Amino acid sequence: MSDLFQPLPDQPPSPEAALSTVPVLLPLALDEAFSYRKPEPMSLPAGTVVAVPLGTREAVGVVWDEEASPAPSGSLKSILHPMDAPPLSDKLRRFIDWVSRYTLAPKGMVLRMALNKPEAERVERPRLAVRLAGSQPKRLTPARQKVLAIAASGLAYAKQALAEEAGVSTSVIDGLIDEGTLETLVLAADPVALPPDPDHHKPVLSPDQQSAADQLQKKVQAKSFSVSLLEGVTGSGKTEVYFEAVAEALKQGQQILILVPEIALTALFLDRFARRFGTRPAEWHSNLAGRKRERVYAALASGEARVVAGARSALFLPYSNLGLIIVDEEHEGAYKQEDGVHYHARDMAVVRGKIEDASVILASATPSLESRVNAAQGRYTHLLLPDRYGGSAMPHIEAIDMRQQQPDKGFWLSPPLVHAMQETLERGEQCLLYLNRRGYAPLTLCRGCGHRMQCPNCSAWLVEHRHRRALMCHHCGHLERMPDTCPSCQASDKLAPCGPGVERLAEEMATLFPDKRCLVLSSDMPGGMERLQRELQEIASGQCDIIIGTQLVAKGHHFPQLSLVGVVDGDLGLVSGDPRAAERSFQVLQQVSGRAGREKTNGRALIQTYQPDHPVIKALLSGDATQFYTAEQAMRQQAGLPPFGRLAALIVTSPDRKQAEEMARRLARLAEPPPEVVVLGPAEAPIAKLRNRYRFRLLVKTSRQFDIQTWIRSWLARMPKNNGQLRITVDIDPYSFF
DNA sequence: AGCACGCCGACT
DNA sequence: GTCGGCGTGCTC
Repeated sequence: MSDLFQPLPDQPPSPEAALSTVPVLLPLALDEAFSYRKPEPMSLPAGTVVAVPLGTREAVGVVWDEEASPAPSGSLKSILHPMDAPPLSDKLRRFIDWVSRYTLAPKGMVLRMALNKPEAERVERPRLAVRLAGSQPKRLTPARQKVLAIAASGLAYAKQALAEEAGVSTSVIDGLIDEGTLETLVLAADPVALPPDPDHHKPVLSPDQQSAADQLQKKVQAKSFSVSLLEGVTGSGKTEVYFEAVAEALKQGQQILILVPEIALTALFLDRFARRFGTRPAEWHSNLAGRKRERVYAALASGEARVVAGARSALFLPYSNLGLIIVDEEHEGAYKQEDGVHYHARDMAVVRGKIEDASVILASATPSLESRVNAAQGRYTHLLLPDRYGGSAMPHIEAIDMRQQQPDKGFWLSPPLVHAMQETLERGEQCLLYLNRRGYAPLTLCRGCGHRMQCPNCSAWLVEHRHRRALMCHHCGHLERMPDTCPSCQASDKLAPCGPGVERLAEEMATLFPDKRCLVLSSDMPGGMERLQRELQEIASGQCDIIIGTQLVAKGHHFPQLSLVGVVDGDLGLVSGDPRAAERSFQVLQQVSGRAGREKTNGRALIQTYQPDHPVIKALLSGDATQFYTAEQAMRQQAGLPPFGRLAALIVTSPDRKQAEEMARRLARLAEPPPEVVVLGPAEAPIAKLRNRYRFRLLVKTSRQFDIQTWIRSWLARMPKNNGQLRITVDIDPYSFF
C-alpha cells in the first residue's frame, strides 16, 4: 500500500502558532469575532481589513481586538490576505462595539454598516481620455478630419465627448488610436469634494446669532467632547450659526459630519453650504452609486474630504480626524433606523462624538423632549435663538373655538378663517390650509344601514380617494374600488363621505374662492417627486393663491408670499395611542404656523380646535415653547415614561397577525419581571403591517438600562424556538421608535 | 448574511 | 429516477 494516501499528521500547535491567532470580525449576523491563523510574514494590526475563508466561500472581515475567550474548536483556517481598504480606527471599533451592545444587535451587523460593501465586483475603471500624439494617419477620411480639427488644440478629451463633438462614432477615434495619431491617457478622478473655504462668504449675524456662534466656536476650539442643543425658531438662521462652527472646525483642520434627516432636502442644503464655503460638501446616503460611494469612503478615511453631509448611515464612516458632528433637525423621525440594527442616529451621534472627542451640535426649531430634558439637566449646553432674522416677528397664533364658530353645513372652515382668507387673498398674498389627512373623506358610511367601510386586514376605516375612485387603508395600503352600493344592505346612493380630507377642502375652496388658484400638496399625489418640485416652484413664484397640504408642507421650502396659515383640525394629532402624539403635534403645528410671515411682514396662524384649553394648543398660543415642554415633561415623569425611565421592546413580526399577537402574549406571560421592571401587555403595544409583515411590540419598562439587556437575553433563551415565520428583535429604549 | 444539506412534491 | 421548492443550522 502506498503511504501517499496516509494523511499527514497535524502539526502539534507550538506556542508561537497559538500567539499568531488573530480575531476577525465578519460582517455577518455573528456577535463574536472568529479566530484565524496568521501567516507568519503578515503584519495585521487590529483594524486591518482582511480576506478570510468562510465555509465554502471567501469573506471580508476586520481584524478585531483581542478578546477574553479565544476558545476556537478544531483547527483554524488561515487569513488569505489583507485587503486594499482603509483600516478601521480604534475609535471606530470601540464605537461599533458600543452600538452593538446598546442596541443588542450582533457585532457583525454593526460592522457591516461601517464597511463599504463590495457590490458585485465592480472594478475600478479609470476614466480614459485621448489627446493628439503627433503623426498624421495614413488615410485622412472626412470623419477623421473632423476629429483632428478638434483635437488640434492639444487638449485631452474624454473619448465619448470628443466623438460627440465631432459628430462621429467612437470607432473613428479607436482607429486613430490604433494608428498612433491619438494617444490615450488616464485622467485623475475628480476629487470627491473641493476643500471648503471657511472665509468664503461670511454672513452678517444678528447679536443673538453671533453670541451662539461664538459659544459653538469655543466648543470646537476646545477639541473635546461636548453636546450643544441649538434651538432656534423657524427663520432664526440656525444654519448660519452652526456653519460658523463648521468654519472653525475647518480652521482647526478637523473633519465635519453634518447629518440631515432626508436625502430629498439635501440639494437645497448643499447649495446653501456652497454659498457659505465656496464648494459643496461630499455627500453620503444609502443610494449613492457604487463608484462614487467608494471614493467618498476613501476620501473620508484619508482625510482628503473635509466635510460630508449625509443620512444616518454616514455615522459609521471611517473618519480620520472627526472634530464636529452636527445633527440638523434633531427631532426628525427619519433618524430612526427601523430594520436590521435598530438605532437612533441622533443618540449614536452623541456617542460617536464622545468616543472621537468631538463637538456635537443638535439643531432644531422644535427639539425632541429628550434633548430638551438633557439640556435642562445640564448634560447639553442649551443655545437659544428666540427671534427671527431679518426683521419679521413670529407669526401671531390664534385659536378658533369650533364650539362657538360652527362652519356652514357641508363645509369645514369656520367663518373667522374664511374671513381671514378673504382679507389675505385681497391683499394678493397666499394662504396655506393645513390638514394632515390625505384623500377625500376619512370615513364612508351607509345612511341606510349604518355600515362603515372598514379595512379587511386592519380595523381602520377606509379613506375615500375621489380622484382615484377608490377606498384606501392608510394603515396597510389595502386598496379597493369605490363600490356603487352598500356592501352590507346593497342600497345604492346611500354611501356618505364623513369628514374632510385635503381633496374635499379643495372642493370647498372651489366653491368659496372660484377665481383663485388652489394647489393640493399631498404625499400620494400622482406625479411623484418631479411634479412636487415643479409645484413648489409655482408656489414660490406666486402662481398659486391657496395651498392645501398635509404633513409635507411643514418642512423644507419657505413660501415668500405666504402670510396666513389655517390649521383646519388642530385636534387631529392630539389623541392616539402613540405616547409621542402630543410632542409631535406640537412640533408640526409650530412648524406649520412658522410658514406664515413674509419679509418684514408678520404672519398669522389660525388654529381651528374644539379643545382651546389643551396644553399643546395653549402652549402654541402663548408663543412660549418652554410652556409645552414643561407640561409634557411633568406628564411623562408622572407616567414614568422616557426620558425618565427606560423602555425595551420586544418586536415580534410575522406575516400572520394572529400568530404575532399570540407570541407576544406568551412572551408577556413568561416575563416574571424583577421589581424594577414593568411589562406592558399586548393591549398597549401598537400593531402595524409593514411590507406584508405584521409587527407587534411588547414593551418592557425599567429604570435601569443595562440590567435589562442581560435579563432580556436570558428571557429569550427560555423562549420556545421560532418556527421560522416568526421573528423576534429587541430594542433598548425603543421610545425613540415611536 | 450566504450557503449547504435534507426533506418533500412534481416532472423530463 | 432527478429537479427544485424552502426550512434549518453552521460558518474560525
